[in-house]
Amino acid sequence: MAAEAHLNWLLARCTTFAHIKQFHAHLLTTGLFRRSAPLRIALVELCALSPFGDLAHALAAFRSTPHSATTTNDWNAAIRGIAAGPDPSGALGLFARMLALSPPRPDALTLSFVVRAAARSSALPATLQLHALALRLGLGADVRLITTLLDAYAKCSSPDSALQLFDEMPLRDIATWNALLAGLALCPHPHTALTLFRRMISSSLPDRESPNEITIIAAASACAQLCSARDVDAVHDFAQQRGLDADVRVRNALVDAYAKCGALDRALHIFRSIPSKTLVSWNAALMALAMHGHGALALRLFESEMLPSHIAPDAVTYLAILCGCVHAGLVEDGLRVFRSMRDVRPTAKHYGAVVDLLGRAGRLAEARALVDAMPFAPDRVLWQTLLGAARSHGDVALAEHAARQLADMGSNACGDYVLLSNVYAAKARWNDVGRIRDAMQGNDVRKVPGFSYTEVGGELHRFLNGDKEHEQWREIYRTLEEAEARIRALGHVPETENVLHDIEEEDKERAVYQHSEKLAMAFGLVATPAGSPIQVVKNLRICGDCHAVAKLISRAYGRVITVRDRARFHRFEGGECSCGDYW
DNA sequence: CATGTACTGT
Repeated sequence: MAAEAHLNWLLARCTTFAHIKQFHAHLLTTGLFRRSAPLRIALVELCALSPFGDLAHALAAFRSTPHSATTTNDWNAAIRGIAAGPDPSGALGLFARMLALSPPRPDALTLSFVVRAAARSSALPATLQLHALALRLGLGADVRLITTLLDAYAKCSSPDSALQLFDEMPLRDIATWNALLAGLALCPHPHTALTLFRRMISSSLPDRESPNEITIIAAASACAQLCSARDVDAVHDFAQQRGLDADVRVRNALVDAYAKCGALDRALHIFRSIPSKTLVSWNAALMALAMHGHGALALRLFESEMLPSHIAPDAVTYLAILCGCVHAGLVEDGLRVFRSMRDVRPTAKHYGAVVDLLGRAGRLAEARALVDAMPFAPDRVLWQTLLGAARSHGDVALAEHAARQLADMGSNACGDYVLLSNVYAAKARWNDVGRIRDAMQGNDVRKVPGFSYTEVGGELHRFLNGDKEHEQWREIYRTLEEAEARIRALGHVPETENVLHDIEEEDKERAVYQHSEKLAMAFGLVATPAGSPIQVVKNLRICGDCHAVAKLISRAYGRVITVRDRARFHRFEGGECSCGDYW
């Protein structure tokens, strides 16, 4: 029908919500809304999925479709819209209604959108049920649907189910491999993910399964998690061999991966090599600089290069810059950037960064005033940030206020108690210290175990605090004792202030001396040749004593030590750290 | 129709 073809052409050119509404009105007045399922469905999809659309409006249009005219594809469009939206779990409910009303019957497409909703809401029971339903409907050989299911299992933290599905598939394509690769990295089994990647590049797969750009992006992300620059090199080399490295998304992922593996120079080199940088390219480079403590460089890149190139910054851009200012102690610059935000409305995350910025600098009154003036309710992390600042600067009243807020919010984190206790201990208020200790014993305190790992000879060696699981633990502890003696000779006094003051001083020293990052460093001294660099990854932030120890070991043993903690990089060399002791 | 890069704080 010529009119329908014209209307399709017109619909593809809608660029505002007003266009959509006008189009919707036209379909209604001409009766086409009821008569032409393809036009109606295209309208609902555009309205539900496009950035200028409106999901509620799309769903209203779907509901206004007369029941007799509603097809499977109408349901598919509505379910797809919800699955891609802010509350994907709603798609499961709509699907249940569809099953109850059937006909129309669900098809592979319906299932695939519902599975995506289950994946996005990490709903394992729903995923299992949908898997069973897919088999019952005879859709077990649909590669796309099974790939979506595989992805859902991975996103529901069930890597074994994802692997099993993969192994049982008679036919796969590259998206299947990629879903497994990315899923393993997510689970988080980045090491297994890289093993899979090596299998992919060493076997000669048919064209349909040949690695593509997304393979590279997913593999780079696994390397980033592992903190293994050598593996990024291998991924990069492979991408170059296959001509997959011209893609800007691939280069963005490599910038991010190299930066997260400590190779800032290589990250920036690739960033410079990108001919048409996207917003993500700039954000990755800014975050790389921030993570390595180069806040001033991040600011300069933003102000002197990104803004003049007419790339509009987004929320992530500002987070990267604020984060760079936090790590570099650039209080005034950070405040200036924060106040300059016009095009992007600051979110709770931006406020959090600025509160941290002020708090670390000791400007506690301003930090608290900003919290009070925030257009959001402060979350736990924000109060933890303030509590940490109060501890660093010995502000009992603020610490108590923050701790009370945290308690009211049901937070039971070990760190909250320790910080508050430290504030009292610093003022010799031992009764209060005892009160906190009793509260900790009375409540069910949640503690995130700290761990560190280091890679030696392609093997990951993982340590917990006080860990004796490693087969070379005796040697590791002996080396640690020897290092302790050497750095005491250099004037080191153990910093035990981060340990709860309920044990003897000697025990506190032992507690910090067995921190996982020290064990990993000691293992590095044991297992790598003299003079070679040591790289440690820690899941939490490095503690003050470990930081001081790392500096002195770098000097006493002539080693460059890199520690990536959960927030940033520390590079220790010749007794100094790249963070300048501000972190 | 499926797979993917940038995201404050403990």
